[in-house]
Amino acid sequence: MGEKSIQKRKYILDTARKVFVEKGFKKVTMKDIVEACDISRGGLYLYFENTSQIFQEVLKLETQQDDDLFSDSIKEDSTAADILLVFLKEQKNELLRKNDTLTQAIYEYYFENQALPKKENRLKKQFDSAVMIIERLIEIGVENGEFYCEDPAGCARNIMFVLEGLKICAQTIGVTPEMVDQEIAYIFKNLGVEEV
Amino acid sequence: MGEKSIQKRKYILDTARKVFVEKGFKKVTMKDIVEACDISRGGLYLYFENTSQIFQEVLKLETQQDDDLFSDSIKEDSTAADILLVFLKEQKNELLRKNDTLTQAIYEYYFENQALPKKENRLKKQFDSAVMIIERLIEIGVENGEFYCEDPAGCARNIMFVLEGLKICAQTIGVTPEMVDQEIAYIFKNLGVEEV
Amino acid sequence: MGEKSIQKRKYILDTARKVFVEKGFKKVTMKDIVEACDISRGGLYLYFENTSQIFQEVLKLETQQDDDLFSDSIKEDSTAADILLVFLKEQKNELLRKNDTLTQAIYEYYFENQALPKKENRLKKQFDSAVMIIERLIEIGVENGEFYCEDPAGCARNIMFVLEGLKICAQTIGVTPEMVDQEIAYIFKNLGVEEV
Amino acid sequence: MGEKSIQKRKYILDTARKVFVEKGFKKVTMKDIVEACDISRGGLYLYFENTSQIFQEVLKLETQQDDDLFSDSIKEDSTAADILLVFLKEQKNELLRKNDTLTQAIYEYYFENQALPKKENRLKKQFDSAVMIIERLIEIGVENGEFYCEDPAGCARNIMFVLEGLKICAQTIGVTPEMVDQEIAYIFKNLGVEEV
DNA sequence: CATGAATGAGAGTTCATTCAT
DNA sequence: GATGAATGAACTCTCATTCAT
Repeated sequence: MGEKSIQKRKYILDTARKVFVEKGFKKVTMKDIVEACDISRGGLYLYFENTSQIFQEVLKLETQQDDDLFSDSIKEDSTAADILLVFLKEQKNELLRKNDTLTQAIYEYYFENQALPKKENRLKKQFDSAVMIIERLIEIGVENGEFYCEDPAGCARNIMFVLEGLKICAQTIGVTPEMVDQEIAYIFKNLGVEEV
Repeated sequence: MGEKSIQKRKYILDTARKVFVEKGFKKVTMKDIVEACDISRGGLYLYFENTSQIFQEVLKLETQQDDDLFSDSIKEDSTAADILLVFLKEQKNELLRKNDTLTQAIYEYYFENQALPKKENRLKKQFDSAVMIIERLIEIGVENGEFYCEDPAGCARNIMFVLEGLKICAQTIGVTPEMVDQEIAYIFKNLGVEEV
Repeated sequence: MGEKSIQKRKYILDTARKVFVEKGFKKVTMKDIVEACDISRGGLYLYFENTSQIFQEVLKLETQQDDDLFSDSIKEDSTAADILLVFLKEQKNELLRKNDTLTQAIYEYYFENQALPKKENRLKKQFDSAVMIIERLIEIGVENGEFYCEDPAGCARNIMFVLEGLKICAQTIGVTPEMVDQEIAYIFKNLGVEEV
Repeated sequence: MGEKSIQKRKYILDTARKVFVEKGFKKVTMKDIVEACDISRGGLYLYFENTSQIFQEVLKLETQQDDDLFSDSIKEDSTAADILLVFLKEQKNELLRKNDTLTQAIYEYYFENQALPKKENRLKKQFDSAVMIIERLIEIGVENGEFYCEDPAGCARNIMFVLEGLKICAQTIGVTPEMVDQEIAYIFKNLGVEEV
């Protein structure tokens, strides 16, 4: 596959992403993507076999970019509380951004593919690694005297479940920025930080 | 609609429920339901127009039954902590019961219908009313000296978000009974109750 | 399936037969048959799943009718030589009737399905039963003094292979009535009958 | 067309032959051949226009090689009966060799192209020339006193039809070596040769 | 010569929906 | 009310054929 094909592949994935953002995962057809990309019916099949494969590739790209963003916020020289706050604010922005999010599609995809061997369940890997990072962050904060927390691991897990809860609520019953802020404040209060 | 029709209507909804449990919402076709019910294709249309309508009716029945169950656990004469614990245990059982749950279907349905006028978003109504009940429960507990909590409303919301987070995770990345227990313990610890 | 459906089923098979006569087996598509029948795309699938199934059903009908024809020629009160001659003349007519014959389609079908369990290879059953009937006929002829033949079974098989040879040649390199007559004469000469 | 092209052409035809052996004629696509040859899609079109043309060329090569083989068996210095026997044994081997034979493909091809101007129907030419050779062989045998036969031409035609019958049966209903041997014995018996 | 990306026609199949009975 | 045959739109997937490089 030449340089050109790689570009086209990328183009298809970027365009397909928009389709998934708009329609979720289950409702998307190869035809939807063909039309969004404005390519020929057969053309798409030169690159991908079905919507599942396309979605997985979209997720791969997505994760890579997420990793980049993540390292950005970490490389700053700041306190644990600052870093945690930045992380939570990022999550807030993400989950309030209803119309440019793969969230629904991802949930729909994993509704069907939840049983995947653990190594292949990208969602689980992300969840677990986020828990570990947050846990480490809390430990550092505790050492620095920023936080008070007897069970950093439990707290980290709790934070992630709250975030997941906010995310799914944002997609189903709606969530306001204030509601998210309240949850963030609640998290910090549990860590012994009154003012955010 | 005669007596007979009402029975048939009920029969269709009960059968359709099983289909939604099995396949979620988006993938279910009228044909799926016709076949599950073993009625004629045209027959289904005498009762319902499309899968969306059927699903809404299924949800109505579901909610009625939930309300019944809910009142059960409340009418007992117990402490606030007991009631809260019973409620959380019920939620635990529900969310671990992967194969007899409308959860996926409900999420898929509200992914599409989130924008509904608030009055019609059953999920939101349920969420809000659960928050209020929990809040009241916490207030009672605080009055009784069972709990310590400065912000019962915030705490109630937080509990619901954790539950939603557990629910969605149960459907996508998998959740163990232990993980749920840890979250329940965490909730109680935040209320000043160490042992559950 | 009601009375009406049975008629339509029959209609489809009769029409499909014409298509198979015209195009053989492998080239025939569901679309070909839909168009020949002038029914809707989905309509055909109410009755049959694929061209293979349709062809098998066509063959069933065909065989039933053949059986009828066959008994006709037997029920006459004639000599063995007469009966054999009638049979061979029928075969002659059949194999020269290039444009109303399933022969090509049958061969193409069994090219693909030769490996079928013996019970399901209709062609083989027909071949074997024809051999047995001819064998019996020759034995009767020998008893009557009409034929001279030391190995009726071998002769019967030989006759069938000659007929098969004529049939396939008729479909590939062409065969004239005279050529068939010559073979018929040759068969009778081997049975000790000079004039036919 | 340069030396190199001639080699490639030959390579394509040899590879295509295998495809035809495997799938017959009608089902073979240009894509099948491209993939078997592991050349580019456009590349194939530089040499051939469609599967029909390729098949004709494959047949040409085939016939040349057959001629060679044929002359082999003839150049031996043997009796007519010997030569005939060798020929029939060769045919036997050929027709029992189900998995390396173009037979099906050839039949399928001529089902469609039977109407070709006689000069171009290679199959017919081969059939007629085989008849002539066998006829001549029988005449020689008769002169030598090896055979008894009043109608060498009729007998030769009969032999060829039997062979064609065996060939098509081998491809459709299955034929055992014993069955072929019986037919060969039957042929010789008709020529007055009891033991083969 | 050779490549392989691209196109678009066409086959298979499924379903929502209608309607005569 | 109830049936289920019928229709046609929509989707998936494959291939012959072309063409810029």
